[in-house]
Amino acid sequence: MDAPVSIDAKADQPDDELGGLNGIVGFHVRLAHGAVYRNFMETFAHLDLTQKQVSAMWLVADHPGISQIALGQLLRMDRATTMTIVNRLQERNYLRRERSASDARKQALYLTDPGMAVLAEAKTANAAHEAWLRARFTPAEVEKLVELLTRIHE
Amino acid sequence: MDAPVSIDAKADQPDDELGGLNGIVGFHVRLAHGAVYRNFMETFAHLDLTQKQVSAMWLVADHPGISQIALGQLLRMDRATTMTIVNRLQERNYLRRERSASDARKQALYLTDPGMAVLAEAKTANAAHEAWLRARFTPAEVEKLVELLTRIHE
DNA sequence: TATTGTTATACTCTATAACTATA
DNA sequence: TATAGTTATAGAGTATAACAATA
Repeated sequence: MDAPVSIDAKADQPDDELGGLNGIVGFHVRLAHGAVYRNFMETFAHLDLTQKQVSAMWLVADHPGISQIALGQLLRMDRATTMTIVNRLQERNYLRRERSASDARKQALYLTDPGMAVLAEAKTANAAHEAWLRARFTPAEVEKLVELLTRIHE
Repeated sequence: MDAPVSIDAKADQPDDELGGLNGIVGFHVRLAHGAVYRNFMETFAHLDLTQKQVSAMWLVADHPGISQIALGQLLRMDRATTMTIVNRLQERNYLRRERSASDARKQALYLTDPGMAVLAEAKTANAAHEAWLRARFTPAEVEKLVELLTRIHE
């Protein structure tokens, strides 16, 4: 799985080699995201689902009839980006659009039965992914990490 | 700048609306990364540089003659991905390739003079970006955050 | 006028596969 | 055989701009 980096022992602690970049918080956020992304993709390969797709289905399940614009706001996506996510899920019949009765400008989003079944599988896969991620932290550290990350994105 | 999320006060604290997703560490990593990404892009718009491009130039400057494979390993990219980054920088004359004298399979990478000049500007822009990011933390919190993130990506 | 959705378009990142050159 | 680079190809996320329908 892991690519061999080099021959000497320093390879396992490349901090020294990163130089000034190592002091940049944003750099570590990006590397951590990349690591999480890769493990997610491995864990979800059998379902062929991305983080965004799972997050979107999860939220639609929790908020049946949510509009595209509201879904996008929760996941910090603009309208066009939200379209691509929803389109892909609709093409696979995991999600359907309905015109909102109260406001005809809006699309009300609902999971289909296959969508709900896949989401259940996705939640199981996500538990394994989360376990991989949390394995390196104590519960208190997890809480602290989430609190710090929330300050960045909220 | 900020998109209005909704009318009521809950909009500023969407944690409640995220439901079960809010307890997922990986979800917060992704949202934080997105927020960092967007601020980076705003801050670097005048230079037309991405995080990956800046990181690559920074590392080449710190390691003149580094091979593509080694650069990719430091930034956690495979060979093909590294190619696209290096190609783009080379097309803009920020970076040049040379065959390694010691191992003809390898390309030795060097910044050009324009590349060094742009990197200096990029470091200035990055200082502003980092200030934006660090503004919400104490120095001790920054240290803790970096330590926790490092455990994810190392 | 403002909001929501849609379409078209474009760019970056990421990765796999197959190929060449070199060790 | 293994490593480094290259090329072709593809999918996903992100965003801007312009447009239509509705409020």
